[in-house]
Amino acid sequence: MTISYTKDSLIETLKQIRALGWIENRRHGNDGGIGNTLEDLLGIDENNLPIPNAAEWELKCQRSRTASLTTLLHREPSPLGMRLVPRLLLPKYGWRHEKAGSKYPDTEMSFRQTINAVSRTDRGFGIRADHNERKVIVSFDASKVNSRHNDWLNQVKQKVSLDELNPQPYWGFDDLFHAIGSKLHNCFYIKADTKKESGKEYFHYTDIMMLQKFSLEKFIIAIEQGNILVDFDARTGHNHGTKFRLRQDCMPDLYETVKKF
DNA sequence: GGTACCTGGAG
DNA sequence: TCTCCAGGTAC
Repeated sequence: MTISYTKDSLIETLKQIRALGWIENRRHGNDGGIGNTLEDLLGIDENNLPIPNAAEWELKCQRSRTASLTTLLHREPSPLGMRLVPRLLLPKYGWRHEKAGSKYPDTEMSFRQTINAVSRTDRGFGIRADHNERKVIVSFDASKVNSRHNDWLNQVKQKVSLDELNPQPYWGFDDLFHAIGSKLHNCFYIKADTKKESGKEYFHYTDIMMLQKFSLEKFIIAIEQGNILVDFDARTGHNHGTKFRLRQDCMPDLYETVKKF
């Protein structure tokens, strides 16, 4: 059972929650506690912001001081049927997982890369936005690999080649916009201060922002500015999926209309 | 049960 | 900041 809100009543309730000050984390040991606790206070279910006649509202919650990137959505790269993460990137460009032979089987491989459009990772990966093809394209440049990865680079050379990825994984602009637009078209974005006392964690929900009209143009600009990153997150036994992630404080940059309360 | 999604963080 | 990583669910 969930409570229904209008936009205005939700804003008023969020203001009241802000006025409560420090609130104990209701989901100890859960990284999502900051969001779950707010959902408990609002009396709503996870991933369900029930505002009648206002479809497509997302509640997004984040700690004020965190180095973490905000995950916008998950999407495996195209062509989807080729399953390029488990079939190409992980086996050919992956490395031995640091816990292979202990937590995981001896053969466990890892491919974790957080890549952007303005610089290469130290393993030579990057993305670029191609406006003619209307795609975000993944690229590998062996000449940009840091010498600390020489052994790994030699393995890549033996297993595949040092040339550009073939095929290059990509996401179509329009596919991305549909996926992200249907999820984040409109968003209540809440930030909270955190503190720990006597082993208990507390939240103070301080910033209330209403973000409206997600913009594809602004999304692509954020990619080109390096403020949105693509995060590969696969090991042999579990592909956690490929994420589009946002640098801290860039969320309002993606919307046409920003209102603070 | 496999795959693609979800929530994220530590050093 | 970047590198590398976690436990989950929906279908």
